Amino acid sequence: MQLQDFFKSLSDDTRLACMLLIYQEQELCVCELVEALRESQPKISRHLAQLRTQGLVLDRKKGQWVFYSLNNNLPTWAINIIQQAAESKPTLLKSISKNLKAMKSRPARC
Amino acid sequence: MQLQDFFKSLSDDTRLACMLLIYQEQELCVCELVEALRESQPKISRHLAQLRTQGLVLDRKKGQWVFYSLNNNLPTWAINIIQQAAESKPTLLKSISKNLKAMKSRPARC
DNA sequence: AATTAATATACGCAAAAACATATATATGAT
DNA sequence: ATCATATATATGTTTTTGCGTATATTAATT
Repeated sequence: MQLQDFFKSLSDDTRLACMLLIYQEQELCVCELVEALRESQPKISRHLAQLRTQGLVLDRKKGQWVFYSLNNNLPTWAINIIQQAAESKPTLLKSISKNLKAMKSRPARC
Repeated sequence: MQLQDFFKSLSDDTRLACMLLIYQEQELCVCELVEALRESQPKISRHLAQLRTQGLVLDRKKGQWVFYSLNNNLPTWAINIIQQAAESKPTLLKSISKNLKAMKSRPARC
């Protein structure tokens, strides 16, 4: 993975928030991210597809849901950067976590 | 500074290389970066102006030269990310450092 | 004063990115 | 079979980004 592509992936509001929340929650489906970020479903899907194409996240289908998680093959420097990003944005993370927790009928993990 | 803007600043080849080399060398003038990166002067100037506007670098005039250095007021997370980036790109850094060292008549620091 | 060197910026254009909306696909429930 | 839900993608458009070239500015030199 090219470093500048990694940075480009994180340079968009929506993708950055997705990454940080997935990093914190381990695994999230599209509708959970839609709810947490208060963005349209196609928008979230599009950005997740981009993150997947770039190798930042993995997807797993379960029934009608698709769960996204961090790609566990990311190099250490990438994980460290995501970690730093998460630490630098406690307020944003709290805010979207709150939306997530307020969501009812979240799909069960496997 | 917004995190996503920070990432956007680093998402371009030229700006990323400038940042990494400035980080390594403490302070560089435009013509040194032009030489090290083998890019046109307006291109380097434009990207440096952007980095300055975003608060990532500071500039200092000395005679006909303008020296750029890391903004020492950057938050810790930003420094850490730059550090990680530098560590993940040893080959790139070596290559452009080599060009820099091969440059003759580099301007004296203050 | 004219010239050279270093740097910055303006302009027009091309490529890339992001968006909203509409639609397709697939699964599960009735 | 029909319907509802979750997700993905296509399309057309607007916005943003980056570039080359030309030009402006400032400082040093002759």
